[in-house]
Amino acid sequence: MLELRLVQGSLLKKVLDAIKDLVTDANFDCSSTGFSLQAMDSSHVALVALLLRSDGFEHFRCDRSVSVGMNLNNMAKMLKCASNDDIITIKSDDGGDAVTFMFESPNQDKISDFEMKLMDIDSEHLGIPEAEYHAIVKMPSSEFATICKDLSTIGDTVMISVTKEGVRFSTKGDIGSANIVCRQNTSVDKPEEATIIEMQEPVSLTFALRYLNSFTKATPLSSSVTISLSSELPVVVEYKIADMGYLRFYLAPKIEDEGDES
Amino acid sequence: MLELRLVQGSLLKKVLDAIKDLVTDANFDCSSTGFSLQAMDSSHVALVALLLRSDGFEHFRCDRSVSVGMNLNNMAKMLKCASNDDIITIKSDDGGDAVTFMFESPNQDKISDFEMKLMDIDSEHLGIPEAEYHAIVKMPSSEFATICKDLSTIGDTVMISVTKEGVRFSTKGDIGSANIVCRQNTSVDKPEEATIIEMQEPVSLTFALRYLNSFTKATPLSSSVTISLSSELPVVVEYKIADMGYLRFYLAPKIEDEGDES
DNA sequence: AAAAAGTCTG
DNA sequence: CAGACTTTTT
Repeated sequence: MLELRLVQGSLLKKVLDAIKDLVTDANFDCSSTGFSLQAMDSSHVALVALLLRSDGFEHFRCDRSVSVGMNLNNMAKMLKCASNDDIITIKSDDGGDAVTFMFESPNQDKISDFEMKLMDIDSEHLGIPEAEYHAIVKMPSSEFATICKDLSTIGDTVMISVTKEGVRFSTKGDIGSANIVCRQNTSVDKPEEATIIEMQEPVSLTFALRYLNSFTKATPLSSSVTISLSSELPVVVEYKIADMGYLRFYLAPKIEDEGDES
Repeated sequence: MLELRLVQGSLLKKVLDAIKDLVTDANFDCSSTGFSLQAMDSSHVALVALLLRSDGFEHFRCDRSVSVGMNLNNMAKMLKCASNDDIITIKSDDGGDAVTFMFESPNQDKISDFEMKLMDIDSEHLGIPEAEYHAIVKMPSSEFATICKDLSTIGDTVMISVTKEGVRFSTKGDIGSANIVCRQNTSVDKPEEATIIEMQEPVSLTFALRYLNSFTKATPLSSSVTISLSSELPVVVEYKIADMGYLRFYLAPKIEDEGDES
């Protein structure tokens, strides 16, 4: 028996909007710790990791650890039927082949329940090693989204270079090239507007903008984003989910001086 | 001679936006009582009935009862040329083959007139019998629109069931099923936000969501909608037009246990 | 890909 | 209030 009650239902809606274009089907893993998901994108290039800790739910009942496979597009469709101020409850019977999403309006006048068939999904559960990162950049998520969108009008890849001066995003394409440099800046009104660069050593890596632009679908989840970089390692783009956990995206860098294999 | 002067011209614009997708050509019937229309939709499944009483017009002259046939898409096009705060006057000479729409800006700075050719339209004028309804649900029109839209992402038809507990909208489709229950609720700030259920006996009927979604195009006309249900009878979905009349839609229920013939 | 809805700005 | 634009939906 599974019964998870989330007062801020809009969080779950935003999570699904953020990942449904990247991953079509995935297993949600539920244990007493929380509700989590780990899945490769359909082209097996990027990895998505979601964690919603149990203490972020108003009510969290999970009798035994289970893995429930869902089609994320269908799940997103159903969640779209919840209002942003609805309370969402996820229910599933052990051994059952369906999950129920219940939406309660704040004043309890309208109660909806949507039932969805579960799927059997093979998933290689990859252990993601905790790594030391050469550089960690924290910046406003909307600014990161704008940079990725702007640069993709010029080129297909972005080189992210972190130095003491700041973080540089550069691209090159048929029509020209572009560089956007963001300096560290902590003297802002609100902490979420800050740009903070923690650098152990300079690092410079190149990524496909197509994937980064997918990741920025998570922008509504958090006003800031953290980008962790180490040479040879996949970048981690993390959106914190207030009081509950995170949505992280992993993407391997392109090897320099190599053409696009797409 | 026909001359109808409507100060709140935006009402007529909204009426045409609401029905032009359902009905292509129709006769408007004008008598000393008012301005009305009754027409089947192009697939002859739904019926539209409009009434604008003469006393809602600033000036209402109709020497003898006439029926003027118009192409509603063309009429809507012309009305779109009126500003929302314009005064609209409809004029037509007896025996003439055209109608004139005159738009006056509130400060009289701009006066437009648009002339449109009339059409000869055969119309079976159906007498709609006043019926007793087993259940009458009044609810916010925007909520009804949202429910119909949400459910149509899951299925093609909706079963509307009224019990003492409230009104239930249910559907079933390939990806799952859904139920939305709205309870009676009169303790709201504004009367138009109330949900009121008058039930003589429980009733449960199934309708094609495609048509209900067309009906909800009338949502801008009124903040609440009234849904009248009786077994075996067409549902009536009514949007009151303040101080003037109503726009009603009639739709026959689907016979239960029958597959979609679409 | 086209249409419709919503949002924003002038 | 309207036009344009963006965003979403079919």
